[in-house]
Amino acid sequence: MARTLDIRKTPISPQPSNQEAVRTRILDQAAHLFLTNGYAETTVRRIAGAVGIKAASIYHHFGSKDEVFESILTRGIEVMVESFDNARSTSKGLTAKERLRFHIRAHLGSLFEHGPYTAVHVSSFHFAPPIVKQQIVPIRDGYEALWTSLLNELNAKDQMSMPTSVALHRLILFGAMNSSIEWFDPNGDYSLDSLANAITDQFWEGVSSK
Amino acid sequence: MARTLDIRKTPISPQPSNQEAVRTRILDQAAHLFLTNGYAETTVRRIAGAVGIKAASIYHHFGSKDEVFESILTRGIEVMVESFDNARSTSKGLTAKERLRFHIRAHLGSLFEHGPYTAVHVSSFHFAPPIVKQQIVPIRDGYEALWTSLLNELNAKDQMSMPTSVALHRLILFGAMNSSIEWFDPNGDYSLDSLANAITDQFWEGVSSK
DNA sequence: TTGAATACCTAACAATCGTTTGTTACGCTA
DNA sequence: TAGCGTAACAAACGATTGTTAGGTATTCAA
Repeated sequence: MARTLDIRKTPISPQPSNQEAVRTRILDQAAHLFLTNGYAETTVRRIAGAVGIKAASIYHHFGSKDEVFESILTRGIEVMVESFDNARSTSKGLTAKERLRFHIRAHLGSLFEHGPYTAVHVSSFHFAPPIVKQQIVPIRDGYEALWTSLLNELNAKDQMSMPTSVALHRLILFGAMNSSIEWFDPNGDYSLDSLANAITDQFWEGVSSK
Repeated sequence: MARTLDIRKTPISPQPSNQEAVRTRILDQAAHLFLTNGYAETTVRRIAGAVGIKAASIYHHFGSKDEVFESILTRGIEVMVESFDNARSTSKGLTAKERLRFHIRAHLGSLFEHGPYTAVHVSSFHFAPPIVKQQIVPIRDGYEALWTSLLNELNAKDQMSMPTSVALHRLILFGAMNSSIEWFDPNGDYSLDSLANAITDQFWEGVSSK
């Protein structure tokens, strides 16, 4: 029996269109501009110019400039979560310090090796429009919870001794990692691996000679 | 004969005016707005409104919005340098770790206890107009040199063992300290002292239990 | 009492912003 | 072939931006 009279509409047009492709190009170019110039200084016209279309055409794919920005911030978190999950799988069974090193390396990787989305998130979230921030915070909390859980796990095994609280040390660690976007050059003197090692060693054993 | 035809102008009016006071009020209010809204979103009209004057009157005291911003960034560095110098005097003769703790506490103090100038510098320098950045960088380098010198001194006494380079560990430490402006609340659960202690202990001995 | 300097004002400037409107091609489907 | 959705466009919208020009009180020295 033919199902042509099914309640549902036709099973979606084949749609080999480039809709998703254009959307991605807009996000890529916008992210690059947001990263180098900040939110307010990046205009819709400049984003469109980088893509090769006119400003009005942006509004065919996104509802507003804020929606473009919010998509980028959200994608930035997704990249971090994917990196984190990958590190968790890869470091299974290793020592506590090695597991930490893997996760630190993964976080740095999401800042420098998987597009500008995470870097935009880290550099531009603070001054994002309140409406956008409000939307992002719950998602961001999810990523921070992953780290809190990891640090608690390492702490519970008595391999760490955090004098005050895990939450405080997570914030300090995040500051150490994220601030690298202000100075680190992936093509410079240090490799990402060596930076991850430096942060890990410093976080784990400190800098004192004893 | 009257001297009205003298080449030079009159020797400057006595000027018991409140010029300096108004300038300071403008800088204070502008710094507060820059800190909460960022550079681009802080308009000259809003600064003037916070001071209680009109936008055009700002230009009687400053040449441009950039000049206001640059003054604030520069003052932010001055506050840090003064704090640093004070810590150096106060911690003379103490152990290496204690000296470090004093300087970390001083840096945090300049972020939270001596007006918004340093906090504006830390949060808004990255996306400052290139012309402003260019002017500020040399001054900022001076403050960083103080820290490099301090860490080298502590390192030379063999009380620290920095696996890679002092420069790298200074950047990591700066990241840990400066990122506190994104979450630390001086009136919250932690005191500035306890935060300084946490960063110092973590930087010195790490979090491992061994 | 004059005259200049100070510190503010109103009003306007050109430029640019995010966004909306109305329209044109184009390709798919009926 | 007729009709429709897609993706782009030019042009304009009102609002806001940093900044300037010109005027007006107030103050204070000569």
